[in-house]
Amino acid sequence: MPKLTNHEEVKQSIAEAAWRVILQYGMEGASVRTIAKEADLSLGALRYYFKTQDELVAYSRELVYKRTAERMGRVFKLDMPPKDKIVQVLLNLLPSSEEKRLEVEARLVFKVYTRHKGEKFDALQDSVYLAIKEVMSYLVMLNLLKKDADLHLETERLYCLMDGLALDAMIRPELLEANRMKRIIIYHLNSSCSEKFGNVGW
Amino acid sequence: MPKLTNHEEVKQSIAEAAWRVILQYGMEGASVRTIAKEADLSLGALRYYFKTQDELVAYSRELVYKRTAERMGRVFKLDMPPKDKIVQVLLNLLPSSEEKRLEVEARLVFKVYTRHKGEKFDALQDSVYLAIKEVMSYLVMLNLLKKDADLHLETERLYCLMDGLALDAMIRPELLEANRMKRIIIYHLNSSCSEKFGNVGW
DNA sequence: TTTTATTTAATACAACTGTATTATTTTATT
DNA sequence: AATAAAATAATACAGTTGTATTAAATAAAA
Repeated sequence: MPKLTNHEEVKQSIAEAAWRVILQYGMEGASVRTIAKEADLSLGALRYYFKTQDELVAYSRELVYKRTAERMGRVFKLDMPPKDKIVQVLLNLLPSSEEKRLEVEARLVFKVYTRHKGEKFDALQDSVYLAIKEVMSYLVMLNLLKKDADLHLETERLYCLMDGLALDAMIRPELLEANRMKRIIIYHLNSSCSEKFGNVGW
Repeated sequence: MPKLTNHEEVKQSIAEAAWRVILQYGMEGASVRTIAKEADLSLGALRYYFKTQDELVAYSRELVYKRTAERMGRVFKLDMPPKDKIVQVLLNLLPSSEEKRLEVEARLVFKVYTRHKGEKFDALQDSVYLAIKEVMSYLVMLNLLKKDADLHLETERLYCLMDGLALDAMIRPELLEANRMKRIIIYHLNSSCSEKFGNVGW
């Protein structure tokens, strides 16, 4: 009898509006009214989908991680040469296209937000960390890693490097555009591996 | 005739109080009242030193960069073996001691804040970037870099790695404590250089 | 001690915040 | 067309925000 709207769909579009607001004004500018306006909804309508602001922020945060995990799953499933795939996985963790920018930057802001909320960050539940671990396992499997490489240190190093790349891409997008990020990633892989990655196609 | 207080000193202590508030509650919790309370000052007193909140935040941000630059200057001047000094410079860019934590984390939060303010980040005026460039020049001078190393890519990579290390140390301090950070740094230097850094003393 | 510029405290105000309540509109079913 | 559940809009309220204004307190110099 009622009007019909897919709740999950509306909630996601609200969450995406929240990302945009957060990226433009920071957490301090992410009021429910601003988000409602960005989502083209009235305050009451927004409140119908999210009882409290905390609930909205929590959902918005979860959605980023979920989207990242989905993206990783998709890229891992692609049918391409191993080395190309590895580069693709890593590039997909960065704002290497305008479409990815929102997702990657929101992920970073929420990560910092964790600190201020006093929550502890569980890397083992972080889709980025899991993806990096998969990449490293893949390198081991393919016997690409240098013989004297320390798997654990390489994993931590790559994880941190990816975070740093994402952060710097966010702060100075003009300097760290797609090609530059790709070059750094390939350079890094080459320094860790015994085989050259070269300028893998895509 | 008046009461005497060193203006700059008071302003710095207010700025430091702002850091603490920002790290605990995020930018969204950094109200002038909260900062005044943290600084043990009345609202009027705080306003006497900073006419507006923007002014306070700007000063607080500048102070972080100034402190970092001073710290870098100090470490570079230390009299120690070249390799040890390089490790020390890098470690000083990370929360490798409780005393540095506040400064490093505030620096990171302000860096992200730059994005939300829509300001453009000038790496050439970033004391961290300058320090990294100095480190790299030093490595070249000492002829420590591997022959096939790309100086520019190595610089960007190290810069991003340091940011990523700082970020992760902030989010999961239990995993990235001093020793771990040092091991990663040395591991990275070893992978870029033809001579081993080993476990340099400090 | 008196004076006087500096420093601090107290209070006020309008704008914005999150949340709650209520009324209205919408639309698939009967 | 009538109905009723779902969705939206409008308004209200108390608390917090940044800023401004005013009065009070402080302490070095006269």
